[in-house]
Amino acid sequence: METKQISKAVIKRLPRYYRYLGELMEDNVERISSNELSKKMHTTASQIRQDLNNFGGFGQQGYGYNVHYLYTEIGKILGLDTVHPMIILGAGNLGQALANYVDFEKRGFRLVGIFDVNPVLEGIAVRGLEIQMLSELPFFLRENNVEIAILTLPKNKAKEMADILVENGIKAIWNFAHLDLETPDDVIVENVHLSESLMTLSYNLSKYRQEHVDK
Amino acid sequence: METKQISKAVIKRLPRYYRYLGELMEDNVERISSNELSKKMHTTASQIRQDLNNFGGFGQQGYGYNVHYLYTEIGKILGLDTVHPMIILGAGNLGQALANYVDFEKRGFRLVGIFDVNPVLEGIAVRGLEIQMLSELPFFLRENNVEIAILTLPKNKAKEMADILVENGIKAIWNFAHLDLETPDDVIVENVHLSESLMTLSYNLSKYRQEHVDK
DNA sequence: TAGATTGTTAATCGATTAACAATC
DNA sequence: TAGATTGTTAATCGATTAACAATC
Repeated sequence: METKQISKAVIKRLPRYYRYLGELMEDNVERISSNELSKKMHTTASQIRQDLNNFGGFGQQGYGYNVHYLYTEIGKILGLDTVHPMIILGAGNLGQALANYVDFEKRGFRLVGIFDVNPVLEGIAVRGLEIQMLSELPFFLRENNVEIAILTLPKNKAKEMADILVENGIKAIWNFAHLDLETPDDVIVENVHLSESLMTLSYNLSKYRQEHVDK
Repeated sequence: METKQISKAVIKRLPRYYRYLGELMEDNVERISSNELSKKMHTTASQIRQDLNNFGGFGQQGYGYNVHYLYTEIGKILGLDTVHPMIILGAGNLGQALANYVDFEKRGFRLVGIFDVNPVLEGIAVRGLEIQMLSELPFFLRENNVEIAILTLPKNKAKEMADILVENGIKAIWNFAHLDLETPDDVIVENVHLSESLMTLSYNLSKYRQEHVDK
């Protein structure tokens, strides 16, 4: 299968295009030019055209882009036209918060299981799913079709569970634990390191303070 | 105040260095060379040295870097040596999850208030703080020193509250709402767009499937 | 047809990697 | 001193922006 390599930077921007196009649809905007869109998004028209042309020609000279069409096409590129069964490992605050994210379901991300180590939580329903014990995970994975595992466990538990997930054929992990998972090349890991995001904010705040010494 | 411009890419990497150095300290490692560290972190020694030298010379020829010293210095650069009072706007699942993140407190991020619109939540304690009504926010901001506001409200409410935050002098917003806030230049916004992260994962999964057509 | 705007090539800019002299 | 490894300059690579011919 041929693969024109598309840069990570481009891919990170796709969901944002998707979001803006969705909003345009809500506002009943039918067509938009790269120039208009670039102004809305605070980017350049050139970048938008370059980005999109990685995936094909979605526009029309003299017209621009049809909002609905482009939205649908980007959706397909992002894989939002198929259902993705997911499980959550870690039914703490964060796990439960993610379980209750209505938006995900809308985009084809379907929660099919939620697990924890804490026996106190066993059987408690979250979004219609009873929390199961992590010990049942390997069995569950064999019996059910699961695509994405969401890891909201503490560090050491997360490391251990990642191995079990890989052994049982999981190919995509959304990792919220504060460590870099060591997984085979064919396993896709997307990290959300919240504390690192907060530190970036803190850096920018400190820098700003230094530049505008306010004392 | 002079400002040697440091690229965003470098800054995004700092918290990761900080994390690895912290782990090295836990393992009682006293010194490390850029080469050793690069192997652990799956990056290049050159990049590590370049990154660090944006902020000063923290190493020593023939020796490498003192782990504890470098850890402390990066901590200072990230502003982790001072206390940052924070408030959470939105006491839903995500807001409560963030409130309970113990790690933040450890790094100087101190939660001083938590707010919501829902009257049902009023007075309920989260991590020792009683949930207050958002209507009390302007008063609270005038009476208390708050640095960072964490926005975990739904889209439209978030937009409205961002304006109130700005009006009351908040200079840093950690935004979890699914929109790009329009704020003045002197207000720092760090976005965490969870659904966009998940879409990136979905894209990579779909791409992988296409490349290894398994049917 | 004329005007608008894309798709795409070329130019520029920035970030990463390589190399090496300085120095502990 | 010799060996190791930094700090820093130079070379390469990749991503963004500009320009423009193609075309709706």
